[in-house]
Amino acid sequence: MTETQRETYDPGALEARWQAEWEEGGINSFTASELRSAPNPYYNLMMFPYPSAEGLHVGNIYAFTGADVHGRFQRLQGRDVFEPIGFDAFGIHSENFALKVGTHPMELIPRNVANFTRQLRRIGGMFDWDHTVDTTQPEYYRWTQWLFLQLYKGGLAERKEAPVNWCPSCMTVLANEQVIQGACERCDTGVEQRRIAQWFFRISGYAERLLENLDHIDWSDSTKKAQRNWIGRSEGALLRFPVAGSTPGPDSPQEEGEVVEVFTTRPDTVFGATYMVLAPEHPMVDRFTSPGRRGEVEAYRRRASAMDMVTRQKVEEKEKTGVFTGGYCRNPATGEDVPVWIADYVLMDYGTGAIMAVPGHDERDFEFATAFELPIVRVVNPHGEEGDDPPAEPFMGDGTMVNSDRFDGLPVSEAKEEITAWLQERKLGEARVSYRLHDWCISRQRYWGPPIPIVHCPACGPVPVPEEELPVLLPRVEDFKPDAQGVSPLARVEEWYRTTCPECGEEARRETDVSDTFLDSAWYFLRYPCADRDDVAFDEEITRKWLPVDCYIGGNEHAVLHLLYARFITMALKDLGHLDFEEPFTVFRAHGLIIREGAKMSKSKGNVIIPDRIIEEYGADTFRTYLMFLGPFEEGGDYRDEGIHGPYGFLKRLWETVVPVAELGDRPPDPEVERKLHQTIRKVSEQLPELQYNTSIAAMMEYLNAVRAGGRAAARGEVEPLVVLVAPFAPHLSEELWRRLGHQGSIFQGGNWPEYDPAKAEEKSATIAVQVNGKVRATLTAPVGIAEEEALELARSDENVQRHLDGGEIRRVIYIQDRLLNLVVG
RNA sequence: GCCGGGGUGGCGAAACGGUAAACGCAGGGGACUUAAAAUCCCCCGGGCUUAGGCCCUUCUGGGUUCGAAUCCCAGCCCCGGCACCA
Repeated sequence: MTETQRETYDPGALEARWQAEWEEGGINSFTASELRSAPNPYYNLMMFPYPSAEGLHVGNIYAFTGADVHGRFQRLQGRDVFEPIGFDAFGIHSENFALKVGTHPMELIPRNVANFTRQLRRIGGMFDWDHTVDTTQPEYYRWTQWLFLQLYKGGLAERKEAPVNWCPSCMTVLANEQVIQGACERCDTGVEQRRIAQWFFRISGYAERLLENLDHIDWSDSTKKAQRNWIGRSEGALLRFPVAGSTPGPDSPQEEGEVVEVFTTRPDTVFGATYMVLAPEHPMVDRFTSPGRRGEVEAYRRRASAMDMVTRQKVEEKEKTGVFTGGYCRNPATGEDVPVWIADYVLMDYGTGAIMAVPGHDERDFEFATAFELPIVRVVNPHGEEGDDPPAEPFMGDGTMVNSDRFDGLPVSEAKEEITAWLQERKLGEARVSYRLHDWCISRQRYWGPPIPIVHCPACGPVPVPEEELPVLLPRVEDFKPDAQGVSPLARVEEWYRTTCPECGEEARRETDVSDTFLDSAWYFLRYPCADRDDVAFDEEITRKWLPVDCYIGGNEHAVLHLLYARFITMALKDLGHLDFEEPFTVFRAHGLIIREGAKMSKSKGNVIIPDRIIEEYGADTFRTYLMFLGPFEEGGDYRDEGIHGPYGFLKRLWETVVPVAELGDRPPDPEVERKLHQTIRKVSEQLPELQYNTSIAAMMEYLNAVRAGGRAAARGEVEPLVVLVAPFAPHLSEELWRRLGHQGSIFQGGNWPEYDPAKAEEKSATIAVQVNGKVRATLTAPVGIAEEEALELARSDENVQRHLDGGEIRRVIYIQDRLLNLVVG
């Protein structure tokens, strides 16, 4: 045994050495001038983590490794890859946890961040630690506040009293996105409605643009679909139902009488609208309520507002409820009076908060009408059917109009247009597009966030804090518990909120709400390259050079929250003249989910993977490689504890194969092995950009097996390129082997990705499957490019093929070059 | 209910419409060892067969095709998201 053979693969020591070398050499970080001058910039972004007390979980590591593999691959191909990481540390998660353990978040968060940083370094990501962000640092949130002011000045932020989702347990307002089936996404408590003055960003005005741009960006399909659904565009009409008894004139109903506006996607069915329903919160409910019904109406409204969202979760089982107001409107098509009800199945949030009910052609209205014995009228017949009797089931399909006066006989699609036009002429309606997307409520009645930089002045109203006075520091407050009344903790800190008006100098009061965490993360990618700048949020020149982000990788759980807000903020900043692009992420890829032994991981099940322990035992390279080997990156995979032996053995064998080569000198590569090498280079080079990591690793394993087949020793030319192919997955090991092969510096400097040579990859002989009537009866080995006749000749001489031909006539021959020959016999 | 993604060996998974199961885990056998580890070699979907080989097998049922895991239709099941959105 020689000394070199005894030197074993020791990932712990090797990885520590290389991490130190990267650090000292600044291999992964850019200086300010490098950022300006990089010839071939590539911005590789991953979703920054929320630094929990538990430390990085495998899901984080999986995502970061997948993104890092991509970044390293780009770098090996000669790109100047900027790969930053940071911490999304504001918000209710941190705050609730701090409350639970009784430690102030200002102490807790830095501790968690330090631990995360340690772990992030340990997994060997190519992070630029000189350009990191922590959203809770004044140096960062100063610019979050600046961003708010830009939107405010641009008219995109407004304060309005609005019904909001209120979680009585977390004691805070929730965004619609944070309400899951009527319950708080965090604590599962039923969500109530409250009216509070809130700050909103007018994202709904961007709905169409946010929707349209989806056609032009290279994002995971599932993510785009989710955004489309969330935006929820629907075409229809706004129809006006005059209030009965208010004597509307035919020309200008609004002037002479009141109207109720409804949004419908089925204006064609207006002749079948036999009643109306307002949301319980609708402002006109009082107007309709007759004295005799007031008590009932009031009771219903109270009940609805208390349990609104909660009861709505059980749509299926729930019986429709509602109350007649005693009032009537006139159907603008039939001229008949229809009763006005209120019911919680109509949402104040959507459309106009009021509907025309067409029980004949809408399931919900049908159910309601049946329950309360309201009239049902047929206005659409299925194609080929005739009749004008009330349908026994609501009919939503296509058909022809009936009971609709002069529109009878028209198909639904035409009736939609003509009836809308007809009502429009009489100013009783117009075509309208409606969106599900609401304005973004950014106010939070909590402590752990950036104070919204506004001063409320009794004389001047809301006044923005002058930019030069930013940041508005979040004060250290010991008692930061949320308040049951929905008053922000900061509202209890008088010495903090008492201030003077920036405009008139009179005594005034600071806004005591803080902003939503999603605002912090809606722009962080702009900050990274300029994280060292304290004079601007982001530098114009640097931004033009590095953005938009070339590739963004993250979880699809953020498909509609973070990703939509980031797009909106980018568009808004463009409109306000701060950016020259409007889509922040050129490419977005959603990664899959890791499960363990076939089951979802959760703390309660006690089956979470503890990364530190695995890395300690096998090394970061093995852990990374295994995670990427589990399954297709975009689909996720099943982490089985024993499976890690595969990738570990692979890296170990790679070490054992390459180390002797480095020390024992050279000889020419074996031609067969070299062929396989170039085939492998091709596969890996093609698959890595597609994030097909698992099959890339498989190809490399297959190749290493070929190199080592029968215990043969490798030649340098056989393994040196493999060391580079492996580098994105196992960067430390590759660095070490690269150095031992005699190279100076880092493998990641200088575009070392191997060139694929098609000539060398070419096979000399092909294995051709011979089928008789579609069943394989023989395989033959023949020179590549063999002609059909020759292949046929060879096939015929095969005994087994002959037997199956059995003297029958060959009716047809299908020949696929170098692959397959199918003989069809009759 | 709607929108995504899936159903392939004991397991994780591969397969431009062209030899299903590459790669890996687990398992079995062998070589080398005093022994173990490491390493290397072989086997490893099911059923037949003396051999040569044959039949079956990608959730189910139909279809298109010379040929289907792959395309089309219908259905079942699992995972994720949304959900009275008018």
